[in-house]
Amino acid sequence: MAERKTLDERQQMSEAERLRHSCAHVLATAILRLWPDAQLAYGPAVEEGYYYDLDLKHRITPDDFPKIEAEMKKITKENLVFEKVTVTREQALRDAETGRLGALTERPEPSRFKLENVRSIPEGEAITYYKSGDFLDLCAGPHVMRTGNIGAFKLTSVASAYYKGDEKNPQLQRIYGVAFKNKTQLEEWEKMQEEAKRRDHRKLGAEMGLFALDAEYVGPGLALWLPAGGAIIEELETLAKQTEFQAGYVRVKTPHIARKLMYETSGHLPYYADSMFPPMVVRENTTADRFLSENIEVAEESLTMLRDGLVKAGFLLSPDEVRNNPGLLRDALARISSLRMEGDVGEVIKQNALYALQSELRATYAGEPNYYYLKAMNCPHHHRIFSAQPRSYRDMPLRLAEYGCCYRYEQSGELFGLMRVRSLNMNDSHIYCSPEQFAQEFNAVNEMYLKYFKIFGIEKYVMRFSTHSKEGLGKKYVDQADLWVKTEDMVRRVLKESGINYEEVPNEAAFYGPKIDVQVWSVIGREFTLATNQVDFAVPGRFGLVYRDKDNSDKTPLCIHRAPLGTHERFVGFLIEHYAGNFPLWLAPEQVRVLPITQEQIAYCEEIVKELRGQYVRASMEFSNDKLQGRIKRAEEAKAHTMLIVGGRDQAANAVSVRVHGKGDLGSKPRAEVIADILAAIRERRP
RNA sequence: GCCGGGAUAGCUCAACGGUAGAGCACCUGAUUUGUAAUCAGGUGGUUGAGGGUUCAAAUCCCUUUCCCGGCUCCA
Repeated sequence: MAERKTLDERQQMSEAERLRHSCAHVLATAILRLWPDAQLAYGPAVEEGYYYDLDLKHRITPDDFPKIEAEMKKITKENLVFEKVTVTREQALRDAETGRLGALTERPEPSRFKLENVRSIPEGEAITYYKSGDFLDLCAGPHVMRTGNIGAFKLTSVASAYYKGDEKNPQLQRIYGVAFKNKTQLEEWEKMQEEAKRRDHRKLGAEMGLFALDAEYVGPGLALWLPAGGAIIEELETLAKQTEFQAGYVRVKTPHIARKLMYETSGHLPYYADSMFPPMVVRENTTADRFLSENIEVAEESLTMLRDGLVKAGFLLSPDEVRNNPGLLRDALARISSLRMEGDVGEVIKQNALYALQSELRATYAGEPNYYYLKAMNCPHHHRIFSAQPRSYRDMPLRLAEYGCCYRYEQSGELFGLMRVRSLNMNDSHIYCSPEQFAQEFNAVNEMYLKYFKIFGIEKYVMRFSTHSKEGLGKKYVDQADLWVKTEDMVRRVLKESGINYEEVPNEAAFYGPKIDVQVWSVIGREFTLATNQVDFAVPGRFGLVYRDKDNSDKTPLCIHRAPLGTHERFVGFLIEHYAGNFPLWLAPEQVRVLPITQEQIAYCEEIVKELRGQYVRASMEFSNDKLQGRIKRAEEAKAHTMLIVGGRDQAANAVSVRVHGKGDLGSKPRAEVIADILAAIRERRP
């Protein structure tokens, strides 16, 4: 549940929000006319429209929408006035008790959510109703004047939502809708929805052959990059590698798994075990394991001897004797293997004895198995790289960079195309520095973000500065109160001094320190955390990382975790929607498609392709039985960035006709000039 | 993980208790083309999986996997 809004804040609702919120009341009225016993909870305006949460025995499905919408239509036609009524607390409680609140009439059952809402209103705050026709709702408003002001609306979906957003509360039915001043705006919205569907990265990703999600064989949330998508991530990696190289980073490479000790040390296991894949249990091939697997039948048989006490010697062998001469025990067991137990009792004894023997052998020889975890983050591996060599203050700042593949066990219901996956290729780096170097390093990271945003034309973004909360210390956050405050001050200062636009969000930090998340919006309105930049004052200490300072003392470095391009998965997902699949030349999976008009030009076209590919341009020639128009249509549909069309006239003039995806025919130009321009556009990463 | 809705050819969809079909894609052939669809033919399916009801199941029922819309979560 969001923070309770003050009355003043509520009054600041925009015109559109007032309209949406009013439509929520109209929706509620319609529901009550159809199902008078509905228990209403909340009906706020949200970014796109509005919803109303309610509890109702009847399960509302989209099939009910026409019926509800028809009723809503009647209500807007009735043009009811939204009338504000101020009441006393006692009156409000009474109306909730009699079921009148959030209803059309008094009802046998109290309006239980409204009752709770009344009770949660702070003493002294005015309590108001809004009344439209018979519908009376506890509501701070504001509203439009009349229901008739709502010119157009539509119910969009029905879902469930936890009461007050708490997983432990029961789920209510939530009906979503949109509302507009007039029909034209509704139509515009519908058009936008169509456009959004068209741009959906899942749809474009399949159409363009960028990636595949093979849940059956690979697993849900584990993306396969197809060659076209692979081309994009190669470009992104090149961009990152070049940028990081120039910024003084060094590249490392680490395995995808690590032993349990790693994550016990990092603190991830206690804090984030749930979002890691369960461990692989690896039992090394010890003497006891080998023995058991080779002699399991003999061992079983031999247990009969326990009862008869015949071959105690087999168990009295010392571990060393067995280890040095496994044949001894085997022989002993073999000798008594002819003995057999009869009946149920014998079977039970045998089973117990087998278990005892196995445990004994395991405890003696095998010890604890090894647990390996798929890494959910790269930092621990990088910390171990830090400690793999002695470090001096002269080495600092040390910027270790890697495109590391991490695995996170996201909840099944959370997976979403490429945006939320279980294997992530992170544009990761850890910067180890001294407190004195921190401001400059942190600033440089932020600058790098801005540089990237410019390349991709990302204009709308917010840096969210997430800080800790005192209550979370020792639970959600490492229990080092003074370091939290100190580090957060440090970050805040850098942000203020650099003049970067940011907003502070309490109680959202990483467990080891404050972080900055970069929120962006794709053109179709989807919001993402694209990149992240975190300060870690805790984990380097847990790993005992130190560098030798000028004064010959060992100091623990600060660590900045940063991932300006986030993960390949989310970033490419974002880019697909951002560009609607129409990537700039440098990113386009298919950069150049050369189309000879007749067979006569094939040799000439092959030469052009060869020249382009020699310069690492993703170019190919396409000649088929189709007419030119058809081939152009297919090239456009495939979103090939640049088409070079070559007919007899072009070849005679050593020229090519250029057509750019979405821009149409640009005319015939000298071949050398065209190729030079293509190379320049790629090199400069022109938008 | 929770609530709800889905899953038919590579893609978009049809058949809604009675012989699984169309367009595009793909393959073959003809056509050699000047800027968003040349023509003809052909291949393609255990209807997500498993069970049940029925003379008969893509269709009805149950289980399960996955996907979608939300919620919760998100280092």
